[in-house]
Amino acid sequence: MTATPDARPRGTRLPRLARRRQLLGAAQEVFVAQGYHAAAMDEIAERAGVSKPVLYQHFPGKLELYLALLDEHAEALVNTVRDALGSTTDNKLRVQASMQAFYDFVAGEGEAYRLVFESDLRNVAPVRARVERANTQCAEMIAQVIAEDTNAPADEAHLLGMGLVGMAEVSARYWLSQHRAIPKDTAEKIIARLAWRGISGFPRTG
Amino acid sequence: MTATPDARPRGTRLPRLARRRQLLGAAQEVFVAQGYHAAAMDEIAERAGVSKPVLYQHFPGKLELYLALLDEHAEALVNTVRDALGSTTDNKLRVQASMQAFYDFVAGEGEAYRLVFESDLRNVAPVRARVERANTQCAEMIAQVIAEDTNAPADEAHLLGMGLVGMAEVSARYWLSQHRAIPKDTAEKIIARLAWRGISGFPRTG
DNA sequence: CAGCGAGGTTACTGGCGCGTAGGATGATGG
DNA sequence: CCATCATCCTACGCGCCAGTAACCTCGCTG
Repeated sequence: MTATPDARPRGTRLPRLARRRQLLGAAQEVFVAQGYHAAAMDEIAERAGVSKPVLYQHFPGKLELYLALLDEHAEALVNTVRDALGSTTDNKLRVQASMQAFYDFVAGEGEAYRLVFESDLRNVAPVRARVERANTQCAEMIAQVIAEDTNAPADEAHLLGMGLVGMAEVSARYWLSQHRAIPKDTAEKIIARLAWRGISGFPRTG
Repeated sequence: MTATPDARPRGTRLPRLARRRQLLGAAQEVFVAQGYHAAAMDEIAERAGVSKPVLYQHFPGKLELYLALLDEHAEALVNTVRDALGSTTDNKLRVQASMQAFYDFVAGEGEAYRLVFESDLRNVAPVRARVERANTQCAEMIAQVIAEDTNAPADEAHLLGMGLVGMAEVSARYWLSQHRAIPKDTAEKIIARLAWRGISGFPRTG
């Protein structure tokens, strides 16, 4: 039971924008560690070495603070996947790069992936919308490639895309939960192979 | 906006066990619809046509009530997958049956799958343990088959198992979110084909 | 060096919701 | 017809926490 990684030196004054960034950082730590519900605004403020009203001078409420972080990381995921798909036109390499994108995202600093993949609060509409949108966008980008290179109808391509997204997401979270027992690039390759064998030359055969 | 499916006739007396079952039913409706946090014990009681203390005569607290439901459905999932894997020794059919197991689970009465796949409250240890255990057991049973029929090492087989679980789970949830735009058996076959092509004859080639 | 504004603080309120104390009421056996 | 027990009710206590009111202080500017 080591003492909590103590709050920053209380009493330093910061310009508005720097303070905002710092608050977002503190909020991320707390939201990731505790989830939305168990996270107290008091604790976020304390971790930033500041009192609660300061938080409310930067964000209208707890939900908006959370949404700011969620938006940030949901967008990061989508961008990573987009970049992966755009990095080559060789579909086999595309699959490899896409899987790596998910593993990179999950391995990212501060376990921020939890905000997107393990949010409590999906029952609240704006949160649900954002989480689903991130997933859908990823699946859709993949479906796009599938639809272009096979004769699969759009519905089917979407379903396949979502299947691949699920494979990547869940396996990556599992890999991390095992504290990287398998080297990252090995895990990526195993899953990429599973995905590529599954998807390649999809139109013909059964 | 139709009126809520109103509470049962207030005032009927029930023997202990019947009441317990009814309370579990009411609780499931509310937890599924609202999630753990937004669900109020008052509302669960009201939906059962009963007052709150009755709830506390059957369950020591809100968490235990929730866990009772979670256990029930987590076990149901694991059993469905186990049966699917045991239903044949033809691996291709096994994959087909396993995918169907997930789609069946998700399509089950009352959207109970949400308790397992979309629980808010994963930040609470006993809940997290149960959800992870269900996932792990499914993945492990699949990994077992993979390890037996290929030369893949255990680590790798587990990762592959979890990849397939993720594929099934996420694609099934997506399929349902589209309100069954694709016929169930069609979706199952598409995903089963993706899985089977991915996993079959895994040892050799890349 | 006065005064003003950005940045920060303490201390409170108001509501919500879990859990409980204490009492009523219907069935069942003597 | 009376006692007894299980079942169920009304009504409240109490802690927690998001959000707010009112006040402070540093440092810059004229």
